[in-house]
Amino acid sequence: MSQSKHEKELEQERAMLCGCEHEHPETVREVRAEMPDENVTADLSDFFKVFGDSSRMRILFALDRRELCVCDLSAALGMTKSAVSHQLRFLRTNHLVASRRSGKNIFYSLADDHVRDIIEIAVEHLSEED
Amino acid sequence: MSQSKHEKELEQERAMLCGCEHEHPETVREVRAEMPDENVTADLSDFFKVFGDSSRMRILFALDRRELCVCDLSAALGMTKSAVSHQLRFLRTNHLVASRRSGKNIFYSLADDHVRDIIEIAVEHLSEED
DNA sequence: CAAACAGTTGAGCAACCGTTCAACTGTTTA
DNA sequence: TAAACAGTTGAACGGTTGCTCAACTGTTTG
Repeated sequence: MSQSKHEKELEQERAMLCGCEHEHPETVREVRAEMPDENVTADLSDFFKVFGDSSRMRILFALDRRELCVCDLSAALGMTKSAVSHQLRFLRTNHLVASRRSGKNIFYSLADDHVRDIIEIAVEHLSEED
Repeated sequence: MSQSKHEKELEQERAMLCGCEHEHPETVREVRAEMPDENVTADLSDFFKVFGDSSRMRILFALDRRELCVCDLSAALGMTKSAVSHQLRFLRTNHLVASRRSGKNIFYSLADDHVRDIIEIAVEHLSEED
């Protein structure tokens, strides 16, 4: 019974959004059924959001070969320490960089090889579309 | 001469951003030298920006197995046709989807296998961090 | 302990972004 | 040709985001 109620809601929602109740209803139903959970797609897009900023991207490239302290990062990238620190927090939260204190300095490094893999594929994709 | 001028600018810029002239100047110089061109990092982050929105991510998942018209997409995802259309334009511009008109409908499909590769790695990454 | 330095943090601001809304193009059908 | 439908587009609004600034924590050094 909650089943049929759900079906009814789907119908209503479908009708609400476009006049396509008569179009390809089975297709719509199938796509809905196969779609991953909304949490999954949200987590995925949140993950990619991290790469979707050129400052963060440049930080990741800078950390690709060696660990760097915030100070050197900011000097190398031409950003203030504050701006770098904000972005590093973002990257840390998303488990993309790791930090280590050494005296007054805090050194950051890449935490994950997936970063390199993902960027590699992106480079490949971009090199094909020119 | 323009060489030494450039060096001088670097010194100044470094000093401007943090008090680290005395810290690891060679490291900073090396990182600067190895950094990819600013255009490259900008293109990369622009590319990832496309994946950094849950609506676009859901559209990509919906298109993973079959082509769909805008109407069915909007019904399946619970978005207005207008919102879907705006996002499809974004995806089209970035060469991630292709479109084909058939009568009144315009069918969209994934344009590139890199999409699947990238999402796969992201899923892997996320499944490791729990 | 005080001064200096490395880094973090929160508030605030400006730019950006995704959605809605309404008007539009283009195709089909009567 | 007029009506109906699929899809696109641009303006506008509201939320998000990245940076700046200033105040803060924590470490080292004199």
